[in-house]
Amino acid sequence: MEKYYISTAIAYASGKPHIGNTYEIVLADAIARYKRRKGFDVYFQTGTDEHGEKIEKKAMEAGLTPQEFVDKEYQTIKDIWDVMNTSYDNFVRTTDEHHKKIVQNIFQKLYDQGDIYLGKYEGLYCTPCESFWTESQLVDGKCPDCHREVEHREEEAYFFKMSKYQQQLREYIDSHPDFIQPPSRKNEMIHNFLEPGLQDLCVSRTTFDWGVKVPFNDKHVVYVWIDALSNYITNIGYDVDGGNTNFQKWWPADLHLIGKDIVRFHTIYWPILLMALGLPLPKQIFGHPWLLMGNDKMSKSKGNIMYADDLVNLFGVDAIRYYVLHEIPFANDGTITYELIMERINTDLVNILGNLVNRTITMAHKYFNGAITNEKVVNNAINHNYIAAIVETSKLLDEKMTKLEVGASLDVIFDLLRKSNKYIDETAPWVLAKDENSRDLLECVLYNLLEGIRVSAVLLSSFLPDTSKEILRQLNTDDETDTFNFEGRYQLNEAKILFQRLDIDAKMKEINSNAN
RNA sequence: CGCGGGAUGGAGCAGUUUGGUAGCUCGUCGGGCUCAUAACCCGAAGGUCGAAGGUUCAAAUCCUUCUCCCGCAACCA
Repeated sequence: MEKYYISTAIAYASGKPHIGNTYEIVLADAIARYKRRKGFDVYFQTGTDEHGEKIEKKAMEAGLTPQEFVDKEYQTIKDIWDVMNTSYDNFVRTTDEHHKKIVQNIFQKLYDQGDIYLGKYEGLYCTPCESFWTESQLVDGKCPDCHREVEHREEEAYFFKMSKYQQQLREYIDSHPDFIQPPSRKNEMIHNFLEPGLQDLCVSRTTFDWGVKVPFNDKHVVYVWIDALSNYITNIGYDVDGGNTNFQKWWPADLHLIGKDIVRFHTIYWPILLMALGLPLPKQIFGHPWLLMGNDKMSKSKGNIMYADDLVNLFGVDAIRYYVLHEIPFANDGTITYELIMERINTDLVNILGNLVNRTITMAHKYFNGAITNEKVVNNAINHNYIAAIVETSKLLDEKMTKLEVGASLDVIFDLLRKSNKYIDETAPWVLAKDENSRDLLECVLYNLLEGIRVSAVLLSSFLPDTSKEILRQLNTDDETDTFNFEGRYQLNEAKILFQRLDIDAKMKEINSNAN
């Protein structure tokens, strides 16, 4: 069986992730479930990044040790991932002893082979803000945060020799056009970093303590790059001796799914680190766009944050999964508001999907007591075209999913649902039911419809797992093939409403009163 | 002149590679149907395809200039 290793970035354990942060795990989950359905042996990894100065500080403010703090934050993040019904195989933490040990081994190896050296980190430092700034970040030559004077400061630090591998990386990117997605991100990396030439990367810090100690110099803590990025290999059995058979099986990863803000770290630093370790590079890195609240980036200071668990309480998990998976285009940022969520629920999930399932099952009960076979096949153009549309859908879906166009994949399924509604109108089963001579055609139409719905439900299982299961339960079938089954028969369960229509004005009032 | 992406009916997008009746979803209006969650189906209105100029028999699509928006600009998870 062909393997498929997909990862999300590990979430920084410094606070509760909002819906924009949560989008990534849902996207990864949809891809992972899809690959499983297609018969791949899937390994889906996510986790938390739990080291660093910010966490050390926040823990202190909360009166906790850093470990106590991240134990809490880890749980918060994991809970959100679970609320979203995501099917990760492994949730990793950078505070895990095994991970820390391998990070030290990696650091040691890179040092021993001369890729890491001790140097000085020089920069412009703002003492009150405790931050280094680059020349270009300054505003009128002053700290962009507090507008006070900055001073030149230097600090001992270990550096990684990026320049040594940049040619090799450039050649890899040029010869693997799909390595970085979407292509606009690739251009940014080449023009902004690779063409001007890479600077060496600072890979240790002495200004804080909460992290993996440099094995041969405990004044230093391994900085985020080597610590966090290496989670992709430390948790599947890598070690500097080459790693175990599990590692040999899964590496290289097939897809690293990340936010567009950390593309640089994953497409430049991470590949170079892997080259230095003599390891193959991941096959693909996709920097997904963001979810904007209206037109603004979500942030605490703007007070426009939506959390996944609140949204799930309001609308249900599959409605939220549907919204984020459908509304985010491939390369541009998406938008989320309560009104838009409810519009989407009413038009797509209630009207097109829910109503179709409901009306079809209801008719099957009314006219045949829920027992439908395909023994009375009637050949005509309408039936032929509808069956052809059902057969074609999974192929169209595959084309979109191969290109990681998840939103468009959902459109493919909903096109079939729309065609199904249209098919009902064209065949008018309620008219056929009035004429005893049309009984064969009526049963054939209903059978075709049930197959259209069943195939849709099977295809939806990657995106809306609960809804998919509920539809198959109502159909009372365990047939999970994704094409038209000419041999099937149905003994249906009772129809049950899948998605309740929302009164947008009333719901908005409810949301606003809860907020106050 | 830092690099790149984008601007298409009220909203969100496709179409631009390989010039040739401008398409989809939502919304609006009208009609049909009654199995269904006032759902479903059909039809209509609405766009000088950011601006100006150029190439061409023909440009949303190719070229030039300009305007506006967004991302990236190195140690920010």
